[in-house]
Amino acid sequence: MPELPDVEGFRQVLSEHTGEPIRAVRVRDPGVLRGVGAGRLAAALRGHRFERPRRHGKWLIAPAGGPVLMLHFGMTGSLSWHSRQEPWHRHDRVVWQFDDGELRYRDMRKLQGIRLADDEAQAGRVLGGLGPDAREVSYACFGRLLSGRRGRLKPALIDQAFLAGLGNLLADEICWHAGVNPLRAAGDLDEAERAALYRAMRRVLRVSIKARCVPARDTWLTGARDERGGPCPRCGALLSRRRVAGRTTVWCPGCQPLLRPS
DNA sequence: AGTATTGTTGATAG
DNA sequence: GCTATCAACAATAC
Repeated sequence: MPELPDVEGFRQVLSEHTGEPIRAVRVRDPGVLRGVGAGRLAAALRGHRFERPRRHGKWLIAPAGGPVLMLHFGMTGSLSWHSRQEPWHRHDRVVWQFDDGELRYRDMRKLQGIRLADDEAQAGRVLGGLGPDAREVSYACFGRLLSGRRGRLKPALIDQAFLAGLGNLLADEICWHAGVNPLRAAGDLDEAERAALYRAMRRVLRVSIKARCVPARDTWLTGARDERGGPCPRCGALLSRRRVAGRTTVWCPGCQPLLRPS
């Protein structure tokens, strides 16, 4: 699941429980801890309170009165609030318990995980290699980034060091909305195409954040991409699919013509 | 059995 | 130095 919109939803869940003292940290599967043990994680957070959490790309960053909790949700992670009576799910890996309930980090595959930075400076170092957040980047910056990129558009959009927050679904959805082929050379796009991409990115992100995920609407590519041999929701043409940057990439050959192959 | 999966990283090649 | 591809990680679903 988690791309930028999903993580933004997890940030909202956490933000509803700031200011409450953390009574206990239960590590049910230390396999999701990165660079910190269960003991140190619990000791550093117990008695502390989460402050206003923020997000950069797909990272959720939660300062807790000194130490900074950093969560990445990989491909299947989530963060949700539960009553203490509700039985744990088998994939609940770490649980933060409060007086009136608990936050649960759930993750089936354990492709990413949880870090603990000692302070903001250390947290900043973890995020140091990321590009600007896709929700925050200005059009001027976005345009400069694309102009200076040598490879194809699709790999650029999902490269977190280039732009942080977009994943496979979002990148395809944005290209489809913009009418730009994901195989185009990023640096060859003209001003109108860059503008269309930026506007599509803003719109797709706004709607997806409201839905808390990239919605599988029948008027969006995401609602059609899983059906192999399915039609483009806009023009009815047979959707194309190909592996690009290691990920299945779907586009409409009619709406997103490949004029200048790269 | 074989394929696929919304993420990231490291090795390798061009 | 930059970029592309692939395998690996782990746990499912079809």
